[in-house]
Amino acid sequence: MPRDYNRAPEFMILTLVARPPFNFRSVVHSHGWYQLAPWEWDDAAQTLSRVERLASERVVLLLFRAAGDGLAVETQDRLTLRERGEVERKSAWMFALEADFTAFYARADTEPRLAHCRAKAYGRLLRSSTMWEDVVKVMMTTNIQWSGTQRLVSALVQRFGEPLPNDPSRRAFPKPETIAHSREATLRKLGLGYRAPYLLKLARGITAGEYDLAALMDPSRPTDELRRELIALPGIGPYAANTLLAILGRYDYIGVDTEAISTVSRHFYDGRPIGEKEINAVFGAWGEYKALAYWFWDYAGMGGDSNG
DNA sequence: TTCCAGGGGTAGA
DNA sequence: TCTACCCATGGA
Repeated sequence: MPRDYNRAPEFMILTLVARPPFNFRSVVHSHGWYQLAPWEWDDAAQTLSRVERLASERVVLLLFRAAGDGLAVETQDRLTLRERGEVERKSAWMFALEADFTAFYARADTEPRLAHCRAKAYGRLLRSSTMWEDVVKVMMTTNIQWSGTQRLVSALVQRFGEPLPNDPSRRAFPKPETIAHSREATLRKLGLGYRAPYLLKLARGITAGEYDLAALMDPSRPTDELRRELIALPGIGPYAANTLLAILGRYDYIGVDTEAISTVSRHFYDGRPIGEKEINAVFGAWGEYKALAYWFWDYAGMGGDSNG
């Protein structure tokens, strides 16, 4: 979508290689994140964009599109070498370009309800540029309907996010420091309700150096250690921790929420009331791929999309 | 109006 | 480790 800028745009296009198989659209639609600010999906153009604040304090618009078997990242500004490196690093993280699903596909091929995963390159879950953003977003999915999550995240971005210089209607995801300096009453007024003190404690804890969310991105750390660390965060319990582990590329635990319970109950237990135990009984055999099996299971039995 | 949502924290057993 | 209870807000 063309926008008016005061000066002639100096577009820069970065093309990033992904480990095959890779499917841009599959990553974008892997879960609901593309519907949350500052992400914006343009279905007609098949592009995903977001405002990103760089370490240099510069706020830029990033536009992502499919490029062959990889990813193209377009910016309207001329980046310094350092900024360009940051954009490449963050983009690779957000789209999990390096992720390797070879072993998962080998097993999925033997299960008719998962055999579509290889062809559609299912597995990658769209991530935010920082764990801070993903932790906040998962926190905003707790005990609330999806439309409410969209509203809360949008309110946080609009209220605390840094605006794009040439288009202040679009903003980056707020820094922890900005939230940390706000008040609980302000957050409650945005509609966060009882989540307000959790978010405030998280933001202030990060600012004080009490929590190091970036350390969760370390692939060499054991999953259970990360899980303990996640659950220790304010407002993050078993469901949120398991969901965040999947975002981190660790699929040993299923984020059991009311949606998971109703889906699994409907398809495996004839609609009768179940709990976490029954969900794990269904997918337990998938071991380190439990969350992938649950998430990309073809519940309709059509060999098509299982997620919206 | 009532119920409950892509749950978490806490107290008490 | 498990259960009961409370939590704010908005949608259905």
